[in-house]
Amino acid sequence: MVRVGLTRERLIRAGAELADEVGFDKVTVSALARQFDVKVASLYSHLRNSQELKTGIALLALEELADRGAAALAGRAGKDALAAFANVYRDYAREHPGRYAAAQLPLDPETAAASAGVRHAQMTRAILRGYDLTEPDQTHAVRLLGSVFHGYVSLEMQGGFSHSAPESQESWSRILDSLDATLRNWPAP
Amino acid sequence: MVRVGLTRERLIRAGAELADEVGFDKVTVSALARQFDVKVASLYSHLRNSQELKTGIALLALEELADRGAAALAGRAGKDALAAFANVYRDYAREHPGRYAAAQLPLDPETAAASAGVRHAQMTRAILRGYDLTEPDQTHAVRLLGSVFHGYVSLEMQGGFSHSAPESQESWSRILDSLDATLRNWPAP
DNA sequence: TGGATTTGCCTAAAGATATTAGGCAACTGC
DNA sequence: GCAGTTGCCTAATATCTTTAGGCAAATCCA
Repeated sequence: MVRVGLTRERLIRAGAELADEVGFDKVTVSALARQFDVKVASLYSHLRNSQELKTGIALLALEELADRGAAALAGRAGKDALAAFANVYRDYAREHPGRYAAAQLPLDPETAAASAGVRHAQMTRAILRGYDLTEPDQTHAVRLLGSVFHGYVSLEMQGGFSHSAPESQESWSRILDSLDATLRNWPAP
Repeated sequence: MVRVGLTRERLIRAGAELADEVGFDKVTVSALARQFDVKVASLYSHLRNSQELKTGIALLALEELADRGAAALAGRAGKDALAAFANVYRDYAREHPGRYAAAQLPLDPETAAASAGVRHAQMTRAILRGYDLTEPDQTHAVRLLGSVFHGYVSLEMQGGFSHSAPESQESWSRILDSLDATLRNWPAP
């Protein structure tokens, strides 16, 4: 009986890779056990249940996304920052579709509050420092940006914009242009 | 052995109701069989497999959403139409969270092309007739609106905007204002 | 170094879901 | 009222989740 060296950490990391390969919904405890050539029950020493695996992958994805976002924002401001940050989301979703899907997993409030989701909100606010918005408009704008980024990326991932002209990349650029214009010229109530 | 009168139609309708009650992801063939007090295998005369059930609920939701959208657009134009249409999405998601979740189910291309999703795109284009956009900007704008509506509603459904000021309703109104302004003043490339 | 303890993976088992095959009873049509 | 069709059933298999309890390998420590 050779010990493989299972770890909560390794399992979640392998789960994330599996998600990118076969889709987040196909990530199961059984599939993961197969990857490690180990019996299913063995994973339950490291994971409370399958929910913990899924949540773990979601939290990992949120961290990675936040790290990339922070790197993209460094040294940038204004529209430059806006576009760089937006591209982080889009690129991450394309590179890691399974992880991105995992990041959409609804988390219970405590888990969410302790997650990197908080950093996402802070970074979005940081971008808005390049524009002239004060509360509560800044919050409205945070919500707008979050909606557009998430909405566009998820529609694009589902193939919503493929096979029809113009290219999705073109729309993406023009939408970022329009968001920049909107933020520079945020309408009064 | 009393016959309950199962039908593909009835099953999908019951599945949609079940989705709104317990969540789309909890809608299973087994759960549905329980609802009708019938053995699981009996459903397989009416449904090819569980995928068909889920797809059926998705298509039903898309139809209902398109019908509501059409009703909302009748007799309206410009910002009025924009807001009415947007509210259809948001209200539908709140009234029928399970169905709304179902409407996000990725469909294979042929199914999607035959679905009410096509009407959604047409209606969005109809709204844009109230603004001065020509191709390809109109397509970019269609994609922007789709992203914002879907993005906002799904973030709101996941509780993203609750428990933090200002109220989500306020952000929603201001975002619709900003979209209207953006469309009236769409920036050149 | 060797024994005690902890820890990791295993076997076994039960419960839930999805799906298929084949059977009998209840409707339908005439 | 009979023949044929249809609808729901029993039975069986496969997969996934989860728990309980066991043995062996790693680790600790004298």
